[in-house]
Amino acid sequence: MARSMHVRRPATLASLAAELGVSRTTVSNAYNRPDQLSPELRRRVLDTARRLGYPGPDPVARSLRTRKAGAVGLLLTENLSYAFRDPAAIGFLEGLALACEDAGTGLLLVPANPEREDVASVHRAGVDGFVVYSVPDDDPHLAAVLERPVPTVVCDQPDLGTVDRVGIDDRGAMYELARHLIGLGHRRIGVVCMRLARDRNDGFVTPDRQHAAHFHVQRNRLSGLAEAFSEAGVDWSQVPVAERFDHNMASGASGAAQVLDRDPGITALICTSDVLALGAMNEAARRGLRVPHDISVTGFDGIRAGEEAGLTTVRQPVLEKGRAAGKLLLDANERTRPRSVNLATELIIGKTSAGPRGGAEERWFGP
Amino acid sequence: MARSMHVRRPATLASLAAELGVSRTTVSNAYNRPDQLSPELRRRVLDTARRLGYPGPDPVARSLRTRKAGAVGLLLTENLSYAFRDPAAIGFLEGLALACEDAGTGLLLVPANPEREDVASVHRAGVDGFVVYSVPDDDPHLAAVLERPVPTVVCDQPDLGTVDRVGIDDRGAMYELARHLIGLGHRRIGVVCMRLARDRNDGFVTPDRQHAAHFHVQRNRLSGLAEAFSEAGVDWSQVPVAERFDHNMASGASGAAQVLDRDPGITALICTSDVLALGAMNEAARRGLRVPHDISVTGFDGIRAGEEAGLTTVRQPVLEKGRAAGKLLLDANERTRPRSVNLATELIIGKTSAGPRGGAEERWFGP
DNA sequence: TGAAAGGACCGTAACGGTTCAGAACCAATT
DNA sequence: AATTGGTTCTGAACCGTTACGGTCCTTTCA
Repeated sequence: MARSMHVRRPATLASLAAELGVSRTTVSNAYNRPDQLSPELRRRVLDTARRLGYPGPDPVARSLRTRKAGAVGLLLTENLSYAFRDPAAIGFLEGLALACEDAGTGLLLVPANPEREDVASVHRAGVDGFVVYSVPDDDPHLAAVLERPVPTVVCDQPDLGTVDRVGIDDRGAMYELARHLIGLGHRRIGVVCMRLARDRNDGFVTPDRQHAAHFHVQRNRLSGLAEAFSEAGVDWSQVPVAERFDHNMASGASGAAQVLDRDPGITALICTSDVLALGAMNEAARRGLRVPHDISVTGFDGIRAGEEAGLTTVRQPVLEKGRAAGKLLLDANERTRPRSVNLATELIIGKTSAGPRGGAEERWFGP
Repeated sequence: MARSMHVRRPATLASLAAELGVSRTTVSNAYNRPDQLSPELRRRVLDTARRLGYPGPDPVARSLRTRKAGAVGLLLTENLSYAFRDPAAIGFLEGLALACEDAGTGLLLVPANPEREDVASVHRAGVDGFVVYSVPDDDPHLAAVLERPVPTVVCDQPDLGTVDRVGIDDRGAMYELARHLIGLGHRRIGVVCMRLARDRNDGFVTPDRQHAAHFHVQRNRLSGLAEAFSEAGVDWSQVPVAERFDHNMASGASGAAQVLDRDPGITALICTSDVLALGAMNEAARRGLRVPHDISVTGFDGIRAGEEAGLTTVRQPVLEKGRAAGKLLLDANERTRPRSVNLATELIIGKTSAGPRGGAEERWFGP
């Protein structure tokens, strides 16, 4: 009702002051510093405000003057809705939201369509800082963020040296997982990984592409695998690595299928995420392969659904990652150098990994 | 590096214009309307900007001038992180995020701690509109939103008549579900519902409290149940209704326990959400009750986990709800009257509901 | 050759606040 | 009577931009 009554010029702090015959300062104080004026006058100001339909100081104008937006921006280069499909991303969001809430700060999800090169949304975002979560390191949106004169925290990204960073030791964690499989006797393996760059490549990964991957996380996980298996005498360049652009169980299944078609003799299928691993297990089942009897399957992340399936994986503290990113950003004072936080991971030995059945022999004669 | 070089007064559009010897308008045009100046000058402007470390027009100042924030606010009165735990809320968020993304608009999660009555965060939010999702109808944050002179869409809230609304027919859907159970022969039932008001009440619900519930959704679902069962001759005031403040499986379990302790003879346990229902099923199992052989259990929402469990429930299009809310908000033009959208629901008969075993007799003699 | 058209750029006036250094006033202290 | 201290309110500067309505100069065309 009040909404439709004052169709004329909306009231402003100035017009309210004029109406009351006081200064703008006084009206401002009525809202922001009640102790700066007498209670009676304050009441009169607030009453008149209500009568005139003045909704209180304009947030944008206030932000301009105070140089505080009261919000942090989150950049994730994906269809924004992707974040709400991926369990790990949801965990990260939750942690970040917690940190923001504690600080009474808003969280602005910045739309950054990876298809378009349109970085205007980054320029338009009125925020006090940015969190950048798992975008390719050559992403133009990331570049745009870095040019904004506000503190920034990158997460699951390479250390840029200039801004704060939160992450885990993807390489080391995957190395450890690989050591587990190697210890079990696996030498003939296949890999399914997430997208390595901005272009879609649903197929095998060349060594070049692997090396030049623009997604820090994937690059490091693969590199951890390569190191461990090379040390164990496996020729990494011969290991089939299937890449999938979309991150869902269907991709895991089709990636597993592609790898198994290429080399039906593999004894372990290593996936760079739990979601992919769960899909891979479906595909294994479809082919009549028993896990882990006929083939071992491993994941990465430690999501709930994987846990329920008894998946062997690396658990990473996704919620803590979000929270740490938020905290880092929100207390970004003038320190000497950017901070870099590595959170601990944990290798979870589930029931999807075991020694290779027919492989005992090969261990002695194989490559 | 560039980040730390210009510690002096940061460059502004005006200082850049002064440096170049052109007007501020021209610099502005260089960024916003390339066709309004010659390519050479534009290049010169942009180059000088880079040299001076000018990051482009300030988003807040621009917002003030253009009266566009490029973002919509989302209010959900809960620990903000709750939204990322509840599958239905996640679906809603995803839909809303999709709509925002399509429009190139940001989505600002407004921190609204239900504990504090602090509505400052609502006042501080620089947004072009609000979406309010499932908050109690007497929530001060909601009141604060309604006083802001921006378009608003409420979702899962009563129709205020003054702003757009998106929802489902909670009452009718639950009525239909109740009819299903009644048709199976159930007369002795128990209910577990989500919080009905802002105060914590983990216990049975009085008829008064039920009637005065401040959560529109819960009020209507209960009312649908009451109507159906009253029609079937059940004295609704005697039906045990356990309320739980927290919305998780543990609450479902403890609510179920409370109801079953009160009346071990119930043949059906109706929960107002799938999450609660899944918890209730755990409790039933703990007590050695087979579902649906010994007791029927029903939910509401149609979440994935419920589907996998074969839960009898009402499926509601949560993603569509979010998307619809976003669309409504983003094309809020000057229309005659506020719009109200009801989305369709679907009764899902799963394998958690069946006829009561020992109840056939009671149907004839019972109340 | 004169008029009309069009491109390139500019000056001014908002946009709606916050902040800080005082001014004005009054009561209490020296 | 002069000084001090406290409360209450004011004036003016400033935050960084874009909208609006020009001006000026060069072309184009009859």
